[in-house]
Amino acid sequence: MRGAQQQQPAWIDSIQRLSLPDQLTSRLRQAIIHGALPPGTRLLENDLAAKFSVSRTTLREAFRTLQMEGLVEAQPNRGCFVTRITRQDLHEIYSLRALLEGYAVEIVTRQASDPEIEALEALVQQTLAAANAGDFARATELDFSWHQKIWELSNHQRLYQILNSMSSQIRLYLTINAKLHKELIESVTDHPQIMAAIRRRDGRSAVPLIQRHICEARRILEEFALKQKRNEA
Amino acid sequence: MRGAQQQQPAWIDSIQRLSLPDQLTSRLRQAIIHGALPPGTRLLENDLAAKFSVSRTTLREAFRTLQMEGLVEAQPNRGCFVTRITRQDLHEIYSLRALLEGYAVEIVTRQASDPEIEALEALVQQTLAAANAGDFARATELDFSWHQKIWELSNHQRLYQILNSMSSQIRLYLTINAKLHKELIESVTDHPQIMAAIRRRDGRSAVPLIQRHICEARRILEEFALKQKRNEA
DNA sequence: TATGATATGATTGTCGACAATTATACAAAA
DNA sequence: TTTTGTATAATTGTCGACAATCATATCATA
Repeated sequence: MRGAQQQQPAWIDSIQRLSLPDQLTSRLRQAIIHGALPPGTRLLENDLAAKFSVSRTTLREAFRTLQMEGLVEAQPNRGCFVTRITRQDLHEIYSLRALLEGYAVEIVTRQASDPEIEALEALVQQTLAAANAGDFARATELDFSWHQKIWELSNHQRLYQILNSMSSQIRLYLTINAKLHKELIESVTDHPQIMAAIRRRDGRSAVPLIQRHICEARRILEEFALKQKRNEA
Repeated sequence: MRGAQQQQPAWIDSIQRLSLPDQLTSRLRQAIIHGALPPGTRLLENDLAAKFSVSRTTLREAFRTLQMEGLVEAQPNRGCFVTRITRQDLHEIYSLRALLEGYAVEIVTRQASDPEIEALEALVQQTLAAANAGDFARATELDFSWHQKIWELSNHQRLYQILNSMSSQIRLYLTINAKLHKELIESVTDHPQIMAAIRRRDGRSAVPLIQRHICEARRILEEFALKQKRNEA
């Protein structure tokens, strides 16, 4: 939940040994986010432990972490399953995200350095290029990186952590319907406008812009969810 | 991170068996929050496992959860320690809390039922009574319950969960200086005013009021932290 | 004295084994 | 046919043991 990052002279970047459970957590998180383990999948401990050549103890520690991140749900004595994101979940996630990412943008417009903002700008350009080239998978990745970079630049560990884990859950929802990627990517056309406001250090404009951007994404997802529900019936 | 609460007929409330690690997590959380294991304490696995009559495996699972909640920090190959809350942490926590609890209040003014709001009111009265009686420990508990009840009434799992875990971290900070309880409790005089706005369903007033209330608490804590720092020097 | 090497003990990391629980298959009875 | 009971297999829950790592004490050397 909170990185153990002490204030140290910047030129000391301690080598980090990642524990086995932590490595495993990353691998599993990636597998889940990228759809290799789609929502609803039952995570059999024996199978997975064998696949990754670790003991079940190690695996179960990774499960605990992923559970706290909301990517995995545990049923007592029945095992773990990849979380299914519901409409209620989407509502919760997007309402919080609008609030929190708005706050992140406000901090960035005040505190980020010019080079940092240029790095953001670069990501936007790359995203647009990928989208124009029709490479939606890559565009989606870059889209997420841009948002993530904003959270990172807010220099607020908790804010970053919360937004990050919620975005993982969104990606979880996207895996089950690849079509959504294309629809969502269309809204990257909002990014340049938001960037412009950030470069002007104009929080009054940037914050509502990104909040509207997020609400638009939410609208697309909910519309899709409704359409899907009608198909079921 | 997310309760696995399916929509079911309300009269079915499934009996819940709490797993050993989950029970242990609760016990440890309480011990930490109430200062039985003060910040900085090293959590030796053998000792604790013996004290609670569980295996180290079980204990370590509880550690993982508490780590994600920010109550415990792990140092690789060196063990777990009860988190020390820094001034930076307080800054992060209170900035987010003002934002999120404001949102919670806004939801409550819109959605809570009258009886639910009366329950809130009752908590305020109890808190004031305890404070007037000089029972600051009890007053603090009730103070927290009031805030917690607001988060709960927002009917927003993620909002609740985040605010709850941040409030645990605040309590962690309070354990190391009992004097703060008394100073903080003085601001319960804000509660009735906030309650009045909530009863009027007046979000426009209630939200800024609670945000100011939270910022005031933050001011008290930071002032204390500064004073403490000066004493060190 | 200060530094570095070495041995020893304490503690965490990882594992495989067994116990407890749940799922499945199949037979018996209504 | 549906329900109920029972045996079996599959899976999760918990544990103690061993390996790897780290902390401490001791001693040799500059």
